[in-house]
Amino acid sequence: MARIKTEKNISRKDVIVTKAAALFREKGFKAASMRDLAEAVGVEAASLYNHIKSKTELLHELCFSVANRFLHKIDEIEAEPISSIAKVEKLLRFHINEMIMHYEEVYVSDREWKHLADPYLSNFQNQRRIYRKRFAAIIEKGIQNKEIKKIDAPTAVLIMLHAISGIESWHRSTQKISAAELEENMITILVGGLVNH
Amino acid sequence: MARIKTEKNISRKDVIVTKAAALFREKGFKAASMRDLAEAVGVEAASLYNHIKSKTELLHELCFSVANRFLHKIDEIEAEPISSIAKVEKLLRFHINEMIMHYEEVYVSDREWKHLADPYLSNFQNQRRIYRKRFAAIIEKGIQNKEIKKIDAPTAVLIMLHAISGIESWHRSTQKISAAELEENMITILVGGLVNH
DNA sequence: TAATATCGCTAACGGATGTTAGCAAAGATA
DNA sequence: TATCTTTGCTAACATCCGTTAGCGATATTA
Repeated sequence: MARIKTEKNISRKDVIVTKAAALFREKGFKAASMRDLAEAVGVEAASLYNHIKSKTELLHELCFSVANRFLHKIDEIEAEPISSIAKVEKLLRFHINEMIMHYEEVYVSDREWKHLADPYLSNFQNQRRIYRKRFAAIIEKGIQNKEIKKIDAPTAVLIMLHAISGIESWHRSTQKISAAELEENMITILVGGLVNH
Repeated sequence: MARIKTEKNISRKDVIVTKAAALFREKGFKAASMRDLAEAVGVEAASLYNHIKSKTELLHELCFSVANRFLHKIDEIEAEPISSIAKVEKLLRFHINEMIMHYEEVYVSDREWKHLADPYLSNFQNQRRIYRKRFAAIIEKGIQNKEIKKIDAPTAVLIMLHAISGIESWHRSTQKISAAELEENMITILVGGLVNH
């Protein structure tokens, strides 16, 4: 009988969620089957249900844990006594690092949230909308300060967030530049596109 | 008996492909069923097979028609006697307009190509890789000319392409700025992030 | 109008899917 | 060791999926 291996402070459920992130990233939520997931975990499909309620629950966990991390970060950054452009840069660096280090979860949260079911779906969409508005507000402030070019702030947010999701391609590419170089390049281009010269 | 309505020069297959693009965009390729598609077309699922060979064929058509449009455009732009930064701008404007006007096809091609089956899959990935390299080469040339900042060209390409895919959010947003404004904002930020001041 | 090709329908297929029931093995606790 | 809880297994379910066969209806052509 093959047991799910756990280490200290990592529940069997956590193991499943982590493997699910990798699988959902690779195949997409719909195309990834519970039998696929079971195989990745090293167990039969039915056994998964001793630890989780449903396939969608896995998606909930992934989407909301990622969303919460970003919400906490923007809370923190908004409160700091620094320039708007510095706030934007800090937020971007956080996004970049999250995408570099927790790539699978972040990617899944970004691409597969459509498959959430209500009420989680509306909830997630709301959080997302609010987050983007707060991000846009920081940029708007920077425009008023003349730190940032006169641009449409929501469009800028949209560009920043989607640009960062391109790190997915970096992960899959064979000849990667280092993570640090990637971060600096992205900041150079994105912040460089915003600042008022 | 409900027939698929066609207009002049539009085959029934074209009608199906177009509806498929909308459906695949909305639900994702895997989650969109042939019965969904049939309903959107106004016909029974089995009837679709009088016009198409398979569900995947729909994806082929969408992915490759989009890819071909971009390849033709980059052919054209490479040959023009203009500065590197002007080439980048032209290419970006093309991407932006494609995403604005043929949003559903472009989006599907971008997000759902993973579900292609070999040999189409490898083929598509190759075309994509080559396209990005050609795009990167234009940027690289601009860096040598000192028109463009010293950045990692592949990373810049990645940012540009993904940033543009953010237009999807613009499409779904309720209070949109105009398409023309969107284009100018994106060019301002993205080209502004590249040019060497 | 008669002959032919096109198109849409119903019915059904084989297979994959998420999930449940019920039992057995293993670990934890006493 | 005896008891209880946790975990995994096999088997099976209902449902959905893409797709095919075969027939009748409709449009096209002569």
